[in-house]
Amino acid sequence: MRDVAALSGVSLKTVSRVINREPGVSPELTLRVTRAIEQLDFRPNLAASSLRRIDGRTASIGVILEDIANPYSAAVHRAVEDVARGHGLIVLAGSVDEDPDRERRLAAAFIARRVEGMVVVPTGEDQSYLAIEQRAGMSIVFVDRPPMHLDADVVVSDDRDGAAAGVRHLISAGHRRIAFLGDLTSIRTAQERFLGYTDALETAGLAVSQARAVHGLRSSELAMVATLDLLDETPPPTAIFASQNLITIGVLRALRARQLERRIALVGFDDVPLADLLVPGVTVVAQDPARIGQLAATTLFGRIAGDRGPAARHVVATTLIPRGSGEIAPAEV
Amino acid sequence: MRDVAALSGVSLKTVSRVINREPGVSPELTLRVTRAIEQLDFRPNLAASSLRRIDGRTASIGVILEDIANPYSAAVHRAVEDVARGHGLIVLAGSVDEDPDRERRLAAAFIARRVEGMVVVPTGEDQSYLAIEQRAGMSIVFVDRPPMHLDADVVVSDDRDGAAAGVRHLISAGHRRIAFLGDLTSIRTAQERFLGYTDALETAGLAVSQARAVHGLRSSELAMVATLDLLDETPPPTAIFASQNLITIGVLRALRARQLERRIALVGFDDVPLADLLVPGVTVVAQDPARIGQLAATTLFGRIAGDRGPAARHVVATTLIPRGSGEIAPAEV
DNA sequence: CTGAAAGCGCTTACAG
DNA sequence: CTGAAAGCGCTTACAG
Repeated sequence: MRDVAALSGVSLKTVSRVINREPGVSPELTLRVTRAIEQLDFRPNLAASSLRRIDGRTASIGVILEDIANPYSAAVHRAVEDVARGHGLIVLAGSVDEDPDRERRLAAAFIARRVEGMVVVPTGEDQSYLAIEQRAGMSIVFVDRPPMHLDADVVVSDDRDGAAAGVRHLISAGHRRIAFLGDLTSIRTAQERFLGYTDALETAGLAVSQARAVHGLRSSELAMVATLDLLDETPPPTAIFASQNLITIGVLRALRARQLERRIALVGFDDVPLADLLVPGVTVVAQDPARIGQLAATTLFGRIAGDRGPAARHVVATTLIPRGSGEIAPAEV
Repeated sequence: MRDVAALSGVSLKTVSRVINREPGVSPELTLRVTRAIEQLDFRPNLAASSLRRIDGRTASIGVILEDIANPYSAAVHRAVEDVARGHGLIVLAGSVDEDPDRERRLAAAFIARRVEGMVVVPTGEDQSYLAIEQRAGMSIVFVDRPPMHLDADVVVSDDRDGAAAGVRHLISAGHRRIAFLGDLTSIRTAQERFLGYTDALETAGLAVSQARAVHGLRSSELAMVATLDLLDETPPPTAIFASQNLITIGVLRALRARQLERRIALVGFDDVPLADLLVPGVTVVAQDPARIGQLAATTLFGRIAGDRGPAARHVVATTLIPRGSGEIAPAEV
């Protein structure tokens, strides 16, 4: 900037005014400065600018996701990006892979860069470490799972009700032996969806589930193996509720391997790509990650803009999409 | 930092030494400083640090993608993130949506933040605007498509050869009327894949394709409509080569709508989720986006570390995966 | 082993 | 409409 000032024969302050489009610079000086900027290939340094600025704005936010490559995270990320772009901010993002340490390290990296806010899918059992930043004025919105030991905005799916609706759908098709396949019980959404499953069973008077629940299925491979085991039991379940994306895919592979995809009913939580093209189509309780991300970002920017209301909990509705697999009647035993 | 120095009764320089783990601070002072940091919830400001540092390191890189939410981009992004994390850097990312303006704006935003390097999927017809930064020492690696009017490292798939292999596969199954469905011809990969298609036809002596090529299909909906049109021609193609992800999905929907998925052969370029679970399975020429991202990031960090060799072009091989749809013999006319 | 002074590239708070 | 001085939070290049 000094070089630009020297070349155009004005003060630093005038260059600064031109760059920031502050009013009240004569057309002539503006032109001289603009030319010097061109000529010198001058690139403003945002770090220096925000360091000195009274509001310290860095025009960036951080997004902490489970895995930026999985479709749910990616859709949330994209929705956040779109809102951020509308506000002129850029997005830093990282994957945590269900490792609380990485959650903290990512948060620290973002904080060291003075992001104006964060969107976080929490992994650890304790987000109180963020209280300091929150008090210091950083806005944080949680997504998918509520924070623990911290009061903050959160945007979640109606996991429990959505899962209950999916299981009720199977019950109303006549099923009694409905297996549950779930992720680690340490994950809040997995807990909620399991509660929805038991809710539906109890309401239907099926208090004691006749089929097993299997937890801790971290991958579609594990889900496939667990499904094959379930199918070997006597009697096997007549229906399966898969409480997550990857698990649904594992179940599909297992059913296909046994050629049971037209005999055993399946409802999955969270939509699966090309689910409508499979035969039968896969019935799911679909989440709306784009809406979730958009709502989280909007809430975040509201906070950044100064909204000081009490922390809100936004619940985004899920939608049951019947496509065939969930409408299969119980096979005769 | 000033407060920490005051509270622990040492100079700024000593605090700086402790934070950066420079050797030669007495254990006693180290302890006092560490305690003061805890007590004051001190958070180092990386922007201030890199502003003053002689090397100006910001410990961040930028990634410019077509759309962070699409599976190809997301896989590249994730692979880059993993390499970056190994080096202790964080990643800024953004989507361009095939809009050259947004490519430039994103690049400018990253440059203003002084990223140490960028991984770019170029959209515009001219990347010479980055020459200035390159000369100023910023490392840039291109992915998926080579840069135009700029000399830089690039990591691409073997689009032309891969597409040719896919089309040869159809020819060897007996097909003569093979339609081509492609994206905008302004996209380099779309051009290359079309060249691969014509290569394969010519080599087989099918110089004049008996079936049409349709370009400019930006979405799976457009691809579906184009496929329905093709199927209405007399005679219709007996096989389809879909040169991209979303196009393949559109073709699948069209074939399903006409119940022709077992009669018309299909090979897609780039893999499709759950392709193995469809009936018939979808034969594809699979790319390896994780490998591409990893190679791009490794190349980038090599440059950042000081590698001054000539710009390299890395070609990542594609793999033909026969799953059923590509092995259908031509239907009797 | 420790610290005082200068300065990175900007904006602020003035003054004219 | 324009500019000189101070300072954001750090590290550098010294000196002791």
